[in-house]
Amino acid sequence: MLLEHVVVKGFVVARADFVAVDVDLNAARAVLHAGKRRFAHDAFGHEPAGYADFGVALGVGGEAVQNVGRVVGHGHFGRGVGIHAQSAEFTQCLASKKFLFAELALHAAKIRAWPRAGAGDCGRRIFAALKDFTMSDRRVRVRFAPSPTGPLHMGGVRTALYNYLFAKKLGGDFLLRIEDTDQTRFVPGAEQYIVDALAWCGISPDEGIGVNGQIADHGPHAPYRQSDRKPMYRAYADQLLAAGHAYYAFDTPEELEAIRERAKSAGNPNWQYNSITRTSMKNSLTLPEDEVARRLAAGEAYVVRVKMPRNEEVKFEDRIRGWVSVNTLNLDDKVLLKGDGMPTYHLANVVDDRLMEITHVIRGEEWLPSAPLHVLLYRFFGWEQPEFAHLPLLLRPDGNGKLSKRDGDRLGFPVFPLNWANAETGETASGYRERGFYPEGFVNMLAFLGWNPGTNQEIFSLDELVQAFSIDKVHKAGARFDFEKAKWFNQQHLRQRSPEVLAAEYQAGVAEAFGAAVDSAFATRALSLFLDRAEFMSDAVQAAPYLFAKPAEYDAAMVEKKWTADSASHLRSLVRRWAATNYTESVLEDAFKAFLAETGLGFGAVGPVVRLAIAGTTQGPSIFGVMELLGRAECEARIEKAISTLG
RNA sequence: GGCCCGUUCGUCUAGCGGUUCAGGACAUCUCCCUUUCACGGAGAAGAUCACGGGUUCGAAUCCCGUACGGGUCACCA
Repeated sequence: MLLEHVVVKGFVVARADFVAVDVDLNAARAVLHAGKRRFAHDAFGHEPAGYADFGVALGVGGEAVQNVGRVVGHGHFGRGVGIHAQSAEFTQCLASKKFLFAELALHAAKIRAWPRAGAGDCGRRIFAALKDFTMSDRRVRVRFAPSPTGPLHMGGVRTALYNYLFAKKLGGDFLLRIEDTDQTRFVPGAEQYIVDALAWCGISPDEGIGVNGQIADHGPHAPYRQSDRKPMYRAYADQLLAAGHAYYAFDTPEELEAIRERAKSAGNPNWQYNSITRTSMKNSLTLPEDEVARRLAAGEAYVVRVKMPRNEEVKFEDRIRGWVSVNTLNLDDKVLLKGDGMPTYHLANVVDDRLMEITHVIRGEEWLPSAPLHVLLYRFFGWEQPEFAHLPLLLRPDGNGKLSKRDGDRLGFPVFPLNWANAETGETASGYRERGFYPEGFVNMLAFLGWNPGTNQEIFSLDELVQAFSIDKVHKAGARFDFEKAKWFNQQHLRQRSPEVLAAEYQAGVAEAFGAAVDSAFATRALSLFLDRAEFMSDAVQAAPYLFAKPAEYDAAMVEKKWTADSASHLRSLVRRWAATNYTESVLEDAFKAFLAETGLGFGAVGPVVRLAIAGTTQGPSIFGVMELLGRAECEARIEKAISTLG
């Protein structure tokens, strides 16, 4: 996959013993100036080996290659990649084992391919591609790990969707894990809601909770609910404790709050339990050993905190954002194990991802600030870290900020996939499903909030999304949601449905809305009239209550405008004329036109009157089509009623 | 406030150093079709690529700074 990808992109295949890529811009410039612009790459070696026609020089010697021995393989491999890098990214990548592995894999294929190595970004893409390759012998496993604190909102669904698409695209597994380590925030029904919402969307977990839409553990790593995994975490906290990467802290929540309060009034709005302040707190770092032992033995409450290194740069490569770097000076000694023996998200998430063999952590951007802590935890445990991808946020259409659960229906559109009845307030937050959205439309719309296939195609089924999806095409910036476009997506999916399915949906809709039973032939005919003006099936149903009952009233404004003293006689003439014909759309219309021709009346003088009589309104599809649907007897009765009502 | 992330038409976005004084979609407007309303078709308008420097023969694209926006700073996730 990698090789194909690389070649397709117009990358150059080399067969030199060494591939030397030099990001020295002066060298690149020389090539460019020599007029080799067609594939002008600023990749360069010191002994051009016949590829200069393509503006790429590959060498078997020189400084760049010496770098190979020094930086990459220490000469062990005989072949390697030399990158004379100006950017820290390159060196960083080179230093990683993953990269070496990738290079060896490429050797095995006897092909080495390089894109133009521009400074920075391009290099990042090479390595992203290489990583896919190195990971290829390992099954991709991703997870969606919501906390059951209420209904899942659309941002959460999108995160689940991207995880799912990523996994399915690469033939991997998608797991659903419930992160309920905060027992105080437990909301009844939330877990069921999450499972139902994903099931409705067609995002089916391969493992974990919610497989086949069932709330049950399913898979080799059960249980998948963190509260059920509680006993497992202790040992990992102990491991960190033993290694000196964590410590016991006995400060009570009240004491901590008091300190924060004091700090705030002293002008420090953000007191942190960190490498500096921990020295004056009550913990196993400051207290004498015997006292710590005594407190523990006495069953005194404590938490386990991570011992954050003092001044260290933590770097990791985010699949969407590139290299992210944070100094531990800015990180605090986060609680790992809480007073109730439950792990915090940070510990649980890292341990579970490891245990469940998660290869890629794809989650919302709100987790970016704590990602360095997670990276550090992997390091402390001595585990290989998964790849990270932090998704851009979904922004509210009004004002600023991320779309949140609290936004409810305030914004004029649903923020939840399904209706949610709040047990406490008794209020119901509306969902896309109940609003009339198809899961296909909803999912399609969600997929395009922050991602784009790079083509002009916008309408995708879930399976097509899987095929087209690439995490590298996920946009970096937050996406403001637009309900108008969401409706358009649904409309497109509405039109893609088969006539049979639509007819069945129409029948169901009519039964629900009007208590009327219609056969599928009627439904098909009605749909041919009303589907064009619908974004949702409910539009098609609601557009024509008059198909199921005589108009209760007539549009007053239009009556005023169109109904004249002659209207009744015109209608009677038409009824007589139609009495002799078949009651089908085209015949009715032809007869109507003949009537106009004979009387010299304009369409505008009689047409609206017919509409009024039949439908009570002057808007809608061909009135003759509606009449055909209604049938002769019904239409004649309606016309009579209109005449007697309106005169 | 500290730290981190981001910034292309009103909105979602394409764009990965040169065929782009920036392409598509939604929304808006106009015309055609339809003597209704839609659908459909054609077209218009809409972005000095946040701003300022720099690198380069050449920058929306690379680098730096500024501004603005967002996220995050709990024994929440």
